[in-house]
Amino acid sequence: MSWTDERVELLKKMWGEGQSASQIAKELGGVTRNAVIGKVHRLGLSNRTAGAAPAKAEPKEKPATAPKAEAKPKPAPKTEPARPAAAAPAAEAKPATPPRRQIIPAGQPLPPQPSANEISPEALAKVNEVEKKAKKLTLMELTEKTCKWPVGDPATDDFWFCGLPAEPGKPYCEAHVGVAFQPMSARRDRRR
DNA sequence: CCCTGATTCGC
DNA sequence: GCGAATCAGG
Repeated sequence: MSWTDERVELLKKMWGEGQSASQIAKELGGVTRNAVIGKVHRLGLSNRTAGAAPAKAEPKEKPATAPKAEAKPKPAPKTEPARPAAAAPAAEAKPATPPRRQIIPAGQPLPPQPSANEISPEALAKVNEVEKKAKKLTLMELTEKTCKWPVGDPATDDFWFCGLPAEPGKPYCEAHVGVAFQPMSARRDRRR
């Protein structure tokens, strides 16, 4: 396989979306994550703007010659489309007051979802942060290595699974592990 | 051990 | 330019 325009384009897109090199490699096919990383470097887009460690904004001076009209500063933090297959139907974001909510469908085998109590506030905040970056996978897209934390109401169409890289050996990503597995000591402390 | 990106260097 | 091997970190 070689780096055709389309493949490079997809690479740029996914990298910009914060996808990991291995994920990109898997998507592209025929390349390893090393190849992806190598290409990323050669393209000169090694650091993506993750929501951390901005440190210094490097003003890239263009060599005063022909300034190619290129407008691509930052992909605005819009809700990523990215997954054509999974979630799309119920277009609009959040219905102010969904018809009926708060009702528990029928399934009891749903994971914890500790309703905003007993959990350390910081862990909660972390989860809220993370859920913005969630990959919003469908049930079938989950693997042993993706976070299986459910988000939203299963009775609604805006229901998905976190899908971020799960902690090895655990069913959830780091953030969700934080709220899923509480040290009993911490619980007791808070309860007391 | 699982994963991540970064770098090196022979091809 | 390419990417496997390696390195460094979580």
